[in-house]
Parts: sequence; structure tokens; C-alpha cells
Amino acid sequence: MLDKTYLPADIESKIYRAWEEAGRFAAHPNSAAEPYCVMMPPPNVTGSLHMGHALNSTLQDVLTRYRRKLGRDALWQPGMDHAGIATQMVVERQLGEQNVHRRDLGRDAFVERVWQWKDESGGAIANQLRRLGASPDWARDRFTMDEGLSHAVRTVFVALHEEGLIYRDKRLVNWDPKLHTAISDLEVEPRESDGNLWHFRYPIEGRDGEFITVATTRPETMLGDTAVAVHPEDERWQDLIGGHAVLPLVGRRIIVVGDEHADPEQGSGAVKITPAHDFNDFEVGRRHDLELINIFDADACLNDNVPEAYRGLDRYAARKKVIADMEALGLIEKIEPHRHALPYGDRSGVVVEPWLTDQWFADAATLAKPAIEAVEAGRIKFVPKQWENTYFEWMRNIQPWCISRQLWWGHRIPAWYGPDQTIFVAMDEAAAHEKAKAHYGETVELTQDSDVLDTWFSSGLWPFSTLGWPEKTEALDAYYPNNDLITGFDIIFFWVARMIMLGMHFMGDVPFSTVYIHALVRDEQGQKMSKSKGNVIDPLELIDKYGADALRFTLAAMEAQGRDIKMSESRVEGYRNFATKLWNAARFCEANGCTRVEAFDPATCSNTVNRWIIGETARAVATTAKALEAYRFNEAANAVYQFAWGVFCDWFLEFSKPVLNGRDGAEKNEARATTAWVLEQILGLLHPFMPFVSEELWDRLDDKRPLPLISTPWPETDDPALQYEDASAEIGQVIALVSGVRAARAEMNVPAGAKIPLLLRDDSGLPEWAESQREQIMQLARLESMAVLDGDPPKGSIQLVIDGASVALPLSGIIDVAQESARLEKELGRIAQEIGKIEAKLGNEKFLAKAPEHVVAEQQRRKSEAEAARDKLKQALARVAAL
RNA sequence: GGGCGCAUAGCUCAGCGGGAGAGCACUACGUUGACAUCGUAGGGGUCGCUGGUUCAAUCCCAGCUGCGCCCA
Repeated sequence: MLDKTYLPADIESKIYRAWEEAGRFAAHPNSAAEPYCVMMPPPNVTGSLHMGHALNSTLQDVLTRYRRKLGRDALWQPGMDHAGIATQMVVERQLGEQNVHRRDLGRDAFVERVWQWKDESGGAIANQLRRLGASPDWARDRFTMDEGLSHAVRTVFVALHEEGLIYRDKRLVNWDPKLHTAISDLEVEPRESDGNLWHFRYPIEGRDGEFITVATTRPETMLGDTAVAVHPEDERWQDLIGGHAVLPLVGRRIIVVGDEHADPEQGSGAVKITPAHDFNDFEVGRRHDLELINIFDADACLNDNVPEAYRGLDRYAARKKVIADMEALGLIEKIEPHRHALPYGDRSGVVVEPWLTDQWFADAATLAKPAIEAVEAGRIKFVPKQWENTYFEWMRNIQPWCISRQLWWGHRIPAWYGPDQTIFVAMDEAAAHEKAKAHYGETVELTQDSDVLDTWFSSGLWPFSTLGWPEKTEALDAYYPNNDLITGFDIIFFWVARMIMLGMHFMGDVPFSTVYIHALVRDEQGQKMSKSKGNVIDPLELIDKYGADALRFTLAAMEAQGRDIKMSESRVEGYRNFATKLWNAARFCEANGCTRVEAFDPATCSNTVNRWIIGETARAVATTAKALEAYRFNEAANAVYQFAWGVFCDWFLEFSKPVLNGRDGAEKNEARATTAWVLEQILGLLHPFMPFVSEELWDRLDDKRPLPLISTPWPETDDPALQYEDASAEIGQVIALVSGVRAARAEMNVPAGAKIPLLLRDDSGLPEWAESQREQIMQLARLESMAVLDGDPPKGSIQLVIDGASVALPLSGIIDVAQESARLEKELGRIAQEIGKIEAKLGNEKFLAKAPEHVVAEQQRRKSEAEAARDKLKQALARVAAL
């Protein structure tokens, strides 16, 4: 016998272990089944499960389990990302606690140390995903730094280099002066902050006492100015274009150029140009062939290209000194408070510098073309569709992708330098030597590039590298293109776009056909969860408290397309209650001998209640499946919830009680078999959302199952014979009657325990449906008797009108005449209002002329129904008044 | 500045051209032999504002207001 309360913690790990040990998550690329593949966005090896992972993984697991049950050969590919900067920082921090810097260890020892850390404490998230009930094929687990994936990375680098799509260039990059590495523009986070606009006067050469005023938010960069720009059509400065100013503090002659970058509306209309330290100025410099003067070192301290007094100062000290010195010279026109966005490194949290360095770049614009076309042509579809705009917007304006990072942890760039700095890109050192020998005609010393690749370079290969590429494997053949990609909008650029670019280029086909972009999980107040705000909800705590099923169901039920999730614990609690409810329903079934009957055929049931619930089951299965096919997770979850609780528990089990408690025989047998069958369908429907409780019940309710629920086919209820529309109509009337009686009882304060008589009549006397469902009605409406209403209702009756039938509850002595009269008046008022609305429509000639026929017919039907009810209510009211 | 999204019950949110819905919260009653992590019933909404399209608008279109996000 099942316990009274379901305790998730008692069973979850046991069930999970059983699944995993039996290989229930395994994909079978050599099977005849149609493949279905989802790539897990590889979490950082340093990561631990947060709400975003929980949502992302739940959705993938729902889809995977659903498809698996549909008979597809499902591969949910798990893995982990080496997360270059993040991981290196973790280990550096550990070293820092012992006052050791990575330089003290040296590169090889440091990398060794990171691997050690990875093996010991990395990847904790995999076990956390297990607690969530995630069912990826763990045996195929991959890591972006493992041998196979590293080989794929080198292969791609070498190939793209040979095609000219990867090149080395000296360009401005976002330099992180704390981490000492270049980062991509996506890793830069603009943050609003309060600063100033300093208006500096630069003396004009050859015109004593005349100045050109430029404004800047970064005074220290003036030491690297090589020009002043004004708009070419700005009348104020026409005569100055081509002339020179003298850069204060430095004394350099700098040219005044006409360039559209200068905005005549801003300040004086003139801007200082520092081509080596500003992206816009860099472009201006390029157009006018200006000198690039780099004034910073790697720490963002001033170097030897500035006057001696400033050398060695960090950028903020330099700013102070520049301002003070300009002030002393009387060259500051004014200082205005100014709010603007500063570029922060998302990892280091310091302001990054545009800095001129040699880096490796990928020609993203070229790679993007087929990737844009694939989405335009609909070969990849984003759900919700509006994210395609975001994708297009970025892809159509894509910049060269800086792929080198000055880190130690990551894929070392497979490029070697000869003594004269000639570059040899090759799969390994031996191959590089071969190339070098061919070039130099002799063996020379080669030095490998010390940089590593951007982490996203390797994750961009994920859809095929994990399947064994560049080898032609069975898995690659079966699962590429993948089917669905489930991820958050925040990595559309970082990851999704790169996978599409690289997939198109190397596989010649899209990496996946659908990208489902899900919500961000916020806290209850709608705030983004963050450690600093302290509003982070730990999914593992929720699992401890309410069970993994409850958390999963909450996330699925709240995942409506295009809206963020405000996570609230009360919802989780509510879905925990749902699991308990189901548990108790199963317990009821168990206690009443409702066990699976092998020969049971839902298409040939005779009892109306059974036929009805079978039809309802078929509808629920269809609704759920349709919602899942459309990625409407909330609709799918709600369909299951509503059916299991609102239909099966609330009505069907109640209807079945009289039979199950009655005499043994054919009727009872059919009721038991039907109940067992429906419960099984519910468990099947529920399994993708609540795998643990459904599996546990599946197991506990029958010890002769050939397969666990996870491997049992999805409920098949397509057979039109299961619709049973006649039963649906009949039970609909029963439910209306029971509900009507219950409402009247409550309203008239009839004690809940009191059994009352009921009189009922439609056109032909006691309706057939009432007679055939007599027992159910009597039980659920708490009746003492049910008889045909002959003539007028007895005095002192509550009178109801239900689906065309007159109902009387003779309760003389119990009811209050005034109260009953008020109740009927209220009801009548409601009906009259409705009739008014419908009449307005039907009285409108244009409506009759233009509305579709079925809409008009529907309104007419509603009108006559309402009128019939109104008439009966009026009669009832008249009778009450006569008392 | 450009783009996207959101505004529906006290709260969180579905819905979406022809009868305003759910969960939670709230109120009343209730242990009827699965379940108080429960049952039954109930209250509660000019569907942000203003126009337009339509026989018909919460739903489509435009504008406005407020909020959020992305890009520059």
C-alpha cells in the first residue's frame, strides 16, 4: 500500500540511479528509429546549477522524454565548457590564497593545476542536473578541452586559416587591463555612470590667442591625440580644416581634419581624435591616414610615448594630472557633469581599454552570409519568431571576431613563428616544422603562439564536434543536423550565431532546425537574480523542499513564450501539492483493485462514465501533444494538470465510487479496468514533466511491467472510437446538475451533511441521463431521493433550471422565502442581461447579413436557451411569491 | 537615437476577432473511508489610454502613457 503522503526525497535518487544504470538515457545511432537530437548548452565547468540551468534543462528534458516516448531515438548530448577566463580566474584565486601567482608556477604547471582542479571539483553541475531528473546520454558526455574536441578546434582553425578566413591583424581590441587579455565586444558590458565632459582649449597654430575647443570624457587620452576633427560642412571651422593645432602639455602639432564623425550639434562642433584609443577615432584615423600613438601599457598605465612627467601613471592618476595641468595653463573652458556608459569587462569588472594589439581574427562577415541565409530561408526557425530579428540585426552588422585571448587555459592557437616571425599554422608542431622546412629549406627553431582561443570558438563547433567530427561517425550521420536547440536569449550572439556560422561552413548544413529561446528566471518581484542582490533562489533548495518534480512542473507551467518567469515559491508548493494529489488518487485506485487489465480495450467500453473519461483522456493527450509540438510548455503542463486534477480526480473518481464500493460483477470490473487505464495514461502524459512521481507510481501500481515508464510509449489515443461524444454530452448534463444543486445548497445554507430530496423533469419526465446516472448524482449532490417532478414544485422548494430541465429541491421549513426569492431574482437578472446582449446582435441587420452563418446560428441557439431558462425562472419566482 | 517586448482579478500570469480564464491569496462551509499538501461553494475585472478597421475588438492597425530588455 502506498503511504499517505508522497515524499520525493525518499525515491528520487533511487529512481534516477535505476534509469541511468539500465541505460535508459542512451541514444542508439544504429537503430532504425528516427533520430531526435538536442545539444545541451554546455555549462561552465566552474558552474553550479542555478535557476537558468534548471529551466533550460527542464525544457530540454521534457522534449527529450516526450520524443523518446514517441519512439524516437533520442540523443540529449551533455557536456561541459572549459570557460577560459572564468576557470582560469577560479584557479588563480586559489593560488592567490597561498600568495602564488600563475607566473610563479609557469604555464605548464599552471595548466596542469587547472586540470587537477577540473578533475576534482569541476563539473559538480552534472550531478546537480541528475537531481533535477535530467536524462541526457551521460555516457556521451564531452568536454570542450577533451582530445577529440581539441582536435576539431585545431582542424577548424587550420582550415579557416588556409581559406583566409582567419588572419592575424593589428587592430583596436577591447583590452582588459586586469586580466591582461583581449576580450570580444560581447564580453563588454556598458554601465551607466556619472562623469564629466571636460572642454579643453587647444591653441591654433599661427593664430595667437585663438583656440579650438574640444570636449572629452577621458582627458588622459589627449596625450595620444593626433588630430582634431570638425564636420566638413561646419561653417564655423571651414578655414581651419587642413590647418594645425598645438597639443597642450605635449607640444605636438596636430592636424585639423574635416570628418563626418564630428557632430556640429555637440559642444563646439570639434572633437579630439585619439586613433589608438577609441574605436570611432580609429576609423577617423584610417580615413585621414593619421598617426596612431599608443600611450598605454598592458596595465593601462602611461608608457614612454607621453611626456616624462606622465610616464608610469595609471589612467586615473594621469587624468587628474592632465586636468590639473590644463587648469594651470588656463586651457579648461568648462566642466560639465555628464552621464555616459563606460565599457566594463564582464569578468574582471574593470573598465576595458581600446588598445592596439596583434590578435587573431575570424572573418565573421563572410561566415555570416550563409548563416543569415539559412534563417531567411526558414531552414532554421527561431521560436518565438521575433528573436530572428535580433539575430539578423547582429549578423548583418557583424564585426571581425577577435578569437585570441591572452590566457593560459584554453585551446592553444596552432600557429608557430619562425625566426623571422613567419607564421606557420598547422595541426601540430611536427606539421608546422614540415611547413617551415619547406619555407626556409632547413629546420629552424619555431615558437608556438602563446595565446589561446576564445572559449566560444570551441563551443561554436559543439553540434558536430561532440558527435565525433572530423571523423565520419555513425553518430554524426544520425544526429546532424540536430533537431532542437533550447537556450536563453543572452547567448544568441555568443553561441547560437557562431554554431550556425561554423555549422554551415564545415558541415554544409544547418546545425539544428529549431532554436527555442526561453525566458529569464527572475525573482518574485521581477528582479534579475544576482549574487550581489542576494535574491538568488537555489533550485537545489527547492528540490530538497518540494521535490524535483514540483520544481520542473513549475518551470514548465510558467514557461509561456516571450515572457520572463517570476519565480515564486508558492507556485512550487502548489505543484508539490499536485504530485501529492496524484499520489493519493493512485492510492485510491490501488485500494480499490484498479489494476491494469491486459485485455482491456478502451474502444469497447459500455458504461457511460467510463466512456466519458476515456474520451476526455483522448482529448487531454491530444491537447498536451499538440502543445508540446508547438513548444507551448505552459499549455502542455496546464492541460495535464487540469485533466488529472480537475477531471479525473474531481469528477471521474467521484463518479466511480458508488460502483467501486458496490457489488462485484461486470460493471465493477469495467470500472476498475478503466480507472487503471486512465491512470496509466495520466502517468504517461505527466512523465516528461514529473518523471519521478510518475515512474514511482508506475512501478508501485503493477509489479509485472515489462518496461519502466521512461521507456514506455507515449499514450496512444488517436483512435476515433475513443471520442465517445454521446457520453460526453450525457456526463456534461450530470455535472451541470450536480454543480447546480451544490451551488444552491451552499447558497441556501443547507448543511453540508444533510441529504435532501430532488425532483426533476424535462419535456419527457425524468431524463434518461439522470436515471442512468442516478447513483452518481445522488452521491455527489448529497441527495436522499431523486424522483420525477410531477406538476408544480411543492411549496417551499428551491427551484433550478439546468440544461432545459426543471429541478426542485423541496426543503419546506429549511428555506427562507425572501432569500430564495432574492437568489432567483439574481439569477434572472444575469440571464436577462445575457439575452439583452444577444438580442442586440440579432437585431442588427448588418450582423445578420455579414456574419458567417454558423455564428448567427450559434447566437440564435444561445438566445432560445437563455429564454427558456428565463421563462422557467420567472415561473419559479411567481411560485415563491405566492407563498 | 534605433529595435524588440510587456500592460487582463489583490498577486503571478494564460487567452485572443463572436459567451472574460487559471494558479495563488481571500471568504463561507466541511474530516462524505484516496487526499486538510484536501473537498464544496463564493466574492473579485470600464482586459493601460485615445482613435481607427470591422456586422462584431481584450484580441487587428495607428498614436499616446508607463515599464523592461537589446543594440548604438
